[in-house]
Amino acid sequence: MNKTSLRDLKKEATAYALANAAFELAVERGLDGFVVDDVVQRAGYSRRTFANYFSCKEEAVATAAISLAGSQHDEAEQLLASMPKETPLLDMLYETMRTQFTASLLLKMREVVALSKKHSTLEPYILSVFRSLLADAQESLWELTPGRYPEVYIHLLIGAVYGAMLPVVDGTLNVLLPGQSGADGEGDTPFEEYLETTFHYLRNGF
Amino acid sequence: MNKTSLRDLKKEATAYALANAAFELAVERGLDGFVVDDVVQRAGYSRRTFANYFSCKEEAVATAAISLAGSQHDEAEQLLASMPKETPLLDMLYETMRTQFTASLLLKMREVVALSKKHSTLEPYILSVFRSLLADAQESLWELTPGRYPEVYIHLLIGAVYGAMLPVVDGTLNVLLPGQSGADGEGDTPFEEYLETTFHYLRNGF
DNA sequence: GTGCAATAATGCACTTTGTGCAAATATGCC
DNA sequence: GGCATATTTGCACAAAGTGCATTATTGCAC
Repeated sequence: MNKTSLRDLKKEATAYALANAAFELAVERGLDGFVVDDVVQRAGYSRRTFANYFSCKEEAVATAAISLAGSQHDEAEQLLASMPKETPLLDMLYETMRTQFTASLLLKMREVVALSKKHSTLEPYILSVFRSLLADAQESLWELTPGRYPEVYIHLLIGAVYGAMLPVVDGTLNVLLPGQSGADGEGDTPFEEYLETTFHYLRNGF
Repeated sequence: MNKTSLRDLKKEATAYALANAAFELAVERGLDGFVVDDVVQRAGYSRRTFANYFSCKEEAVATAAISLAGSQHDEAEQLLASMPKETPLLDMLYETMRTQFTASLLLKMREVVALSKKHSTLEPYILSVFRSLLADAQESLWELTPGRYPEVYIHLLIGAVYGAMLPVVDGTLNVLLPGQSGADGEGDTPFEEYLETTFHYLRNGF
């Protein structure tokens, strides 16, 4: 599925450059503070090329926001492949989440949350990109555990984890990043604890 | 939160008329088969007014698609309020899902899924509206069970259910509506069975 | 009912965006 | 190095988003 020809790498780089420029501008000036022309000028491409990759500003910003996680996908897949074949799916998933949701990723997500709160047009795209990310994870897990679980089981599990991570992403629940002090928010939950709690309930039931 | 003054009712009606016109056109001609002018012409409003209510076609279509569920929200709240105060949250949620996801709602969702598959620009808005729906449910449940559960518990539970319903909505999993024959799709899961399975895992753990 | 204040709907002008198509440019592979 | 293929670009035009001033409607008090 992942063609790594030079051509595709170049395409990826183009998309990345555009998305990143859009994301930077969004952080600097807010979603309304720039136009597509500003993005392509910064990234060094034409307006038409931008349209070839993204349907709108929001999509580009959302893509950039999650690209960090995307780049970790391969790494996560290797991790999963290196696990013993009999590892329970729940454990696999836990390790995946614990590994993928690094501090740097969560930091970037914080920025996204801030943007998302200010500009409601962004939210749908954030949700969508996040969703497709976990769809990828789902496919990986499905292929890694051939015949061991009913399809519905995997759907549910991935769905539950996705749902559990939603409040983290959309800002409903404030999580404390690894290594971050809890000074500013009393009610904040450390991310690791939240992950722990999540899987406790998933293992033992609600 | 719900002001029911005549003025607000009228506004709601306007939004509904516009959203519905958009939805109808989307079903009839596909998302690309009509423009905003067509929508406002059908609904009897001006293009400017449309812009006052929705940011784009997609948002209007998505809103209409879920409005049925929205109108059932009050009914669901009444149902919840009528339950014994000690009812476990899991049971409350199960009843809510079983009640809210009526055949007619699921039918409408089928149309949306079909649209969503054809036009990827629609998906983010569908997801978003669906998300906000369950956010409402979350708030209701939180208020109905004061102090009985930690906030994280409710977040997780709603999240899990949301995640479990996602494959149903986005078409990843084909569900069979209540009363619908399984002739066309062998692998289809009846919705009630899917709901049953979902809550079995949630109760007993994965 | 009548009038008044508040607010919704509209029209208009203008900027930004989206898209098809064809030309030009770059890329990979032999 | 040359060729087939894919990417990028420019151009032109249709569509969409937005601020502002204006008009029409609505709800409420009298």
